[in-house]
Amino acid sequence: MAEKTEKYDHKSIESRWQAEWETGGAFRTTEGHGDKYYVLEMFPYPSGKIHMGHVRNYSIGDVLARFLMMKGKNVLHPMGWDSFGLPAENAAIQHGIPPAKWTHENIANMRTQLKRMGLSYDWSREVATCTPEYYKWNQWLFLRLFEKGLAYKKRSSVNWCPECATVLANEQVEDGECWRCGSVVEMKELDQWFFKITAYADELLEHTNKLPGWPERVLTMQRNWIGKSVGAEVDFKLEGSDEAIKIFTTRPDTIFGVTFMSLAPSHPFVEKITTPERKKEVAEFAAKVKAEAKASRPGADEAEKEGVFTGAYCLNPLTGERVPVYAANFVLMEYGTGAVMAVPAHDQRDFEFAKKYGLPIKVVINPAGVELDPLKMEAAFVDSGVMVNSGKFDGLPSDGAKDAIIDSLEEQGKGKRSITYRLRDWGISRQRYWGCPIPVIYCDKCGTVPVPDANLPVILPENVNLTGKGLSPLAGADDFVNTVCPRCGNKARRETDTMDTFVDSSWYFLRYTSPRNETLPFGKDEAGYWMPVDQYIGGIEHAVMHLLYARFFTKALRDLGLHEIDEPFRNLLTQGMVCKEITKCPEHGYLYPEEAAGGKCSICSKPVSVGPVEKMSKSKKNVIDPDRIIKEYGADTTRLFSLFAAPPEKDLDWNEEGVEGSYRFLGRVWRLVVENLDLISGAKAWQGGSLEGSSRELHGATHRTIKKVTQDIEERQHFNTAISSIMELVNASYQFMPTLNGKGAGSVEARVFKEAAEAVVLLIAPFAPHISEELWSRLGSNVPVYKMKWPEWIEDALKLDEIEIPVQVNGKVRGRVRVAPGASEAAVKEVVLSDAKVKEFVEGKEIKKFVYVTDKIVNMVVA
RNA sequence: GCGAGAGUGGCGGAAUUGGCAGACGCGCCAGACUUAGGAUCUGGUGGGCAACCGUGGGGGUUCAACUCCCCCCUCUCGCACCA
Repeated sequence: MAEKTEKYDHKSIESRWQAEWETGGAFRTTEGHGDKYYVLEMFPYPSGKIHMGHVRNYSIGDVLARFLMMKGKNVLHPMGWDSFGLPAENAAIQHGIPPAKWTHENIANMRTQLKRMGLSYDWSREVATCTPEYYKWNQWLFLRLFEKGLAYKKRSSVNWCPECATVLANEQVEDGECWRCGSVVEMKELDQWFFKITAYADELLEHTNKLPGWPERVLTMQRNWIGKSVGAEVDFKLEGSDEAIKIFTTRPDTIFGVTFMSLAPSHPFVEKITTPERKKEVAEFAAKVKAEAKASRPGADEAEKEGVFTGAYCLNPLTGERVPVYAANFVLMEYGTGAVMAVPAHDQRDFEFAKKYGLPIKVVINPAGVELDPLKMEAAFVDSGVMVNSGKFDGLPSDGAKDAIIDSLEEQGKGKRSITYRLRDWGISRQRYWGCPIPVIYCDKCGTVPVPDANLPVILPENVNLTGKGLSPLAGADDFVNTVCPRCGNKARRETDTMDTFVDSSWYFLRYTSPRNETLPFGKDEAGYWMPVDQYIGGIEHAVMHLLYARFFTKALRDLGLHEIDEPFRNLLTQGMVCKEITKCPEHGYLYPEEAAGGKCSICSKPVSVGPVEKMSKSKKNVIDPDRIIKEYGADTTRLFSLFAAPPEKDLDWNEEGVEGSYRFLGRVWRLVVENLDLISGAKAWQGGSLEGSSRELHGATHRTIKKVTQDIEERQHFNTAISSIMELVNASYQFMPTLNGKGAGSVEARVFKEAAEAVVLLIAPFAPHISEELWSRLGSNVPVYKMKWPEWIEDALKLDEIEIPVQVNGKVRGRVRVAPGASEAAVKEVVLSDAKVKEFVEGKEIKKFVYVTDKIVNMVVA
C-alpha cells in the first residue's frame, strides 16, 4: 500500500467501456425466447440537447434493464425519437434551417449524449417518427381506423391563434392565450379529422381498475378526464310546439322540483324560442357570454351565475307544470345536451340562480327526519334523503327513486336511461408542416378517397415554404397537393393537414418489437412475445394525454386484429421533477449557476440571493447542463447521484455537493478494489464454512446487502436506499481492512474480503456500469459484468449468534441485553431482570406487565 | 370547492408489517498522514448542563405510534360551473 494508488479516472474508463459495448453489440436483444421483460422510457422530442429530466428518466430505466439482464431475463430496452413537432418548424422560420436537417442533427447530437451516459439500449431498434419508414405505418393505421369508422371528418370548433394562423391543441392554450405568441385564442369552425376515442370510453374507464401497477393518482386523473355520468335524458315539451328540449340529468329523483330550465346561450333553441320582445336582450347576453368564454372561463364557483329569460315555457313531463326557459352562462353547450333542468332546492348553481332572479324553490327531498323550508334554506340540499312533493314517489328513499322515475319516464316515452362522458373525440388535424401527412385525397366526383395502401407512404415534401402565416404550409406545395383520384383518375387534391404528433407516440412501443418490419406496422408474433411493456417510465405531465391515447390505440389495434393485448403498460413509474434553487441578482435578475460563482453576480459583483428550490427551467436559469456534469464527474457519478438523491417518484433537489459525494463514493469503491487487487484476485472465493468475529460480521454484512439491494430494486424501486446500503457495505469493508494486515491471499480474512469486494462491484453495476466493468475486468474476469449472474444471498449468512435487544421500562430504553435468536420469553426475562442498568429502574417496584417481541424488543410496565 | 399526495436534524432523505426516530449522503467539528491540502483515512455531529424533550398542531387507541383513529393547520399537484 506504500506506492501511490492509481487514481479513479472516469474519463478513460467510461470511453473504453462505451467503445467496448458499441463494437461488441452488447445490448442487442436476442429474439423471442425465454422469460421476457420490456423496459421502456418515454422517448424524447429531439430538441437538441438532453436535460436533467432525461438523465433521471433514463438512469431509472437503465438500472432496471441492467438488473433484469443480470437476473437472467430477456430484456427489451429500446430508444427512439418523437421527432415530428412544431419546434422544428420554428427553427426553420427563425433560422432558415430545414426542419428535417434540424431534427436529424439534433437526433445525432442527442444520441451521442445518450451513449455517453452508458445506457444499455439496443440501438439496432432505434426509430424516429419523422422518417417515412415509420410514418408510413402511421398512415396505414389511419386508413385501418378510417375503414372501421374510427377515423372521421367533421366540422368543429377549434382553438385558433390569429397571430400564428394555426390551430392549437387544447394543451397548447394557456389561460386562453397562445403558448407561443401570447395572442388571445379564438374559436374557429374548421373541417377536422377525429379519432373516435369515445367508442372506447367505457373500456378505457373500466380497465383503470385492472392496472394495479399504475400510480393511483394517474388512474384518478384518467377517470376524471373520461368523466362518466350515469343518468337520464328527459324531454321537456315546449309549450305551444311539438318540439321538446332534451336535457341530461344525473338526478332524475329531483325532477318534481324543477322550477325553471337553463339553456346554454349558444343552444340552437335559444334563437328559435325566444319571444320577439326579448330577442334583443337574449342576443346581447349570448354575445357577452361568448366574449367571456374567449378570454378563458373564469374559474368555477366564484363566478357569478347569470342568465336571461327567453319568454318561452316548457312543460314538466311528470307534473305538467309550466316551467320558464332561461339562457344561463353556466350551462355548457359541449357537455350533455346543452340544456339543464333547474332544481334550485337540490343543486347549488340553480339555487344561486333562483335566489338572484327570484325564481321559486321547491323541495322534493328531505334529509332523514328533517323538513326543509325553502324560505330558510341558505344552500341547496344536494345529498340523498326522502322524497316529498313527488306524487306517487313520496316517501321513497331518493336513491332508489331514481330508477323508478326513469322507468316511469320510459313507459310514457318521455325519457330514457343515458350515459354521458366528458371525454371528447380526439381531433388530430393540425395545420402544420412538420408532421405525418393524412393519407386522404379529395376528388370532386368521388369525394373523400383514402390513399391506397400500395401508394403509402404519402411522403412529406421537403421543398416547402415555411412562413408561419396562412393556412397549412402544405396547401402551398402544389406538387404535393395536386394529384389524381385513385378511384376515377381525374384531377384531385390531397389533404394538407398533418396528424397530431400524439398519434406517432401512441403506438411506437409496438413498433419497437419489430422495428424493421416492412409489411406491417409490427409483427403479431413479436408483439405477442414482448407486449405489454412491463415497466414504463416517464414524467407525470403525460398522465392523461399520451397515456390515454396510447391505451386507446392499443385497444383499437387489438380490435383490428393486429395483436391481442388489452393494455400497453403493465407497470407505470412517474418520476418526479428535477429541481434546483434559483439564484437572483438584485440588478440582473435570474442568474445561471455559472454566473453566480462565489455568491456574486458575474456581471456586477453584487451579492446574489439564493431562492427557493424550483423545477429546473430555462426561464428561471436554474438549469444544470448534464454534459458539463458528465465531463467533470463522469456518467457513473451523474447517474448515481440522480438515483441516490431521492426515490424516483419524488422531486429531486439537485446540488453539486451531493454530486461530489457520489463521486467520492465511487473513488472509495475504486480504492477498495485497486489497493487490494493482488489480495482479492489471489484469494479463492469463500465457499462457506464456519466463521468467527469480524470475518463473520463482514460475511453477514455482504449477504444482508445483497438481499437489501435486490429487494429494493425489485420490489420497491427505491434506488436511493439500495445505494445507501452498498455504501454501508463499502464502509464495513474499509473497517475490515486493518485485519487483513499481514494476512495472505489464502487466509479466511482475504477470502471473506474478496466476497465483499466482488459483491460491491456487481451490486453497483446497474447504477454505475463503467466503473463496475473496469474493476471487474481488473479482478481477472473475462466475462463482462452485464453478462454476470446477479449475486444471490445465503440465508444462513444472515443469521446472528446473538441479538441485541433494547429493554424499555415504561416505554423508555433503559438498557440492552444480548440473547440468542428465538429465545423464549422466560429466558429473556431472566437475562433482563439480572441486568444492572435495568435493575436501577425496576428495583423495588412492581412489574405489572412484561412484553417481549421475539428478537425485537422488551417493554416492561412498572409502578 | 372536489380529488390525490406530502409535512421528520442546518440540508437531501431513512425507518418496507405498530417495536431502539434520524440509516446513507451533504454540510459542520476534531484528529491522523502530509511541504501543503479544497486529496485521503479515523472519530464526532437532533435539542438541552441535566432530569428530560423531540417526526406540522391538538386529542385518542396501545405495553409501545413518524406509522392506526378523530379534529385542525400548511404546502404541492390534478380537476374545477360536467347538469
